[in-house]
Amino acid sequence: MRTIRYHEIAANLRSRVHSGELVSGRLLPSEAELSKKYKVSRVTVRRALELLRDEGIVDARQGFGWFVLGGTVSQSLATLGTIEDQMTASGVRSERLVIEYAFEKANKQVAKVLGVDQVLRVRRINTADGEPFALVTVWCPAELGRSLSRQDVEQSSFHELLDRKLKSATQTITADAASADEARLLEIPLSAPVLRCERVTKDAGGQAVLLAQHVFPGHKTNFVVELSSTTKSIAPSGLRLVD
Amino acid sequence: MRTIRYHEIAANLRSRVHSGELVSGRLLPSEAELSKKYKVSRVTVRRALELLRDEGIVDARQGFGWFVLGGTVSQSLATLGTIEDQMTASGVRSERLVIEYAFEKANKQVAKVLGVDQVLRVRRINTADGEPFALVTVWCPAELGRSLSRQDVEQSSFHELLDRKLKSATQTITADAASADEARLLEIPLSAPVLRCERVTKDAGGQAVLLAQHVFPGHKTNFVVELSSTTKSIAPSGLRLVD
DNA sequence: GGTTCTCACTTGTATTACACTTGTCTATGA
DNA sequence: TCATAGACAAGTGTAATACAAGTGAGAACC
Repeated sequence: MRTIRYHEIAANLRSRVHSGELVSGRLLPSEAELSKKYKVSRVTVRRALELLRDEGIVDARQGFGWFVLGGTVSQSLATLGTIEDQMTASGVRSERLVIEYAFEKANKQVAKVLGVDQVLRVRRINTADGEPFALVTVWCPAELGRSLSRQDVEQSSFHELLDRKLKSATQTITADAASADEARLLEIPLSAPVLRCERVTKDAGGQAVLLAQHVFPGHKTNFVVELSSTTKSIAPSGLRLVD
Repeated sequence: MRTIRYHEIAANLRSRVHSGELVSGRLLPSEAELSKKYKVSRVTVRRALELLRDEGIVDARQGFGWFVLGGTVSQSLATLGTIEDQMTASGVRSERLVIEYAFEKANKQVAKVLGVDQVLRVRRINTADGEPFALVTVWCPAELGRSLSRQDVEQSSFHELLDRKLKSATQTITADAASADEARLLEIPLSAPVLRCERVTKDAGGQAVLLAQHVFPGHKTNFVVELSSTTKSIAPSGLRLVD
């Protein structure tokens, strides 16, 4: 009976992953090693691995290796990432209005964070029930941004568009006075207190892929952090509208 | 099994920090020494340290060295509760100055949160290197407060004094303009932007036992939320001084 | 005593080099 | 169509090295 080798190998690897032998985050043996072990060519091993990649079980980075994906990740980040989702979830009619969309040279600070020179900068206003409640500026490496049309950005969040790449995020929150630009766009007085959140999102390789700055009018918004000693998982945190 | 050296080293250092071998505020060995000790290049040591810096565990000053930041701590609540601890940990001389200490009738809002009528209200100013950086007001049911003298409150944090009872906390962060009182006490201009954090701490039974309001000058402070899928350790979140 | 200078030591940053990995392509059989 | 073999491009982790720049402490000076 003739069977297809790479399906066999894929099945074998799949069971090894599911059995827990290959834990999430762990590196798989290199293609060369697997090829030697199963006594097949590297191409065949690759076919098997690509099959698993399509299933979302493993992923690879060039020059690094194949590794097992953990299931929880994208979800925990998803809850984090989409501030506008939280709005719609709480019954507020939320809209996105893209006011700027430009490929340009990154300024020094942005260049340092993202590690690239050319970036796509998108500026949006988010409205809740017609009133602006957030001014969002997102910087993204131009290379990644090319595949995103202005319409894409208008309709979906960056976290949706770049979904599978995102891995971790650091968010800093601080209070500041609204700049002239911000005051005008958010329809608040000049120098009114605003909540300024800056988030750096990184991919699996630790490379920063997204720099986002959210500016919220202080009197309208609240950042909530829930901390429970029982749950070790990342505390769910989110933005909340205040009345 | 293939592992990546700098992840190994980072894990090693992380555990040494958590075990208390490397106390908070302490200087780590220099990169050169670590490089010799682990028999890897300085670059590799750096990458490990930078990993830890991203996690908020350590930080470095050029020409000075790497030092442990604060509250590694197995109790996730401890890291949360003791903002002043984080200050001392990062090498800042932090002092507590109690300016008000009174048993009184709770106002409507406080009464609703704590579910009691009589409360102990304590107001403190926290200083960092002599300058005020936080104005803290704590409300606590009078019943619990009776066992706490003014001196207790001055010397220790509420989280230390009520330690074992605390179980979970909800923290809301918002931007606001400084009131006259706050501006005077924090030595900032009237209506300057401040970060206002309100935390409700509950005990094991779900009963609210502490209501705390922290007010930070916006230009001096930063709230950092780290969300990482790779680190199993407690997501370090905390307040960070900015320069 | 107080100020400035110097020097050892630290981190920050940039190179080059090398081994090893995945990504991709072509050619050859079964 | 499937598998093999080989070759090359490109990315990654580590090493070794060099230099810039900040820090702290003590020496030297006024």
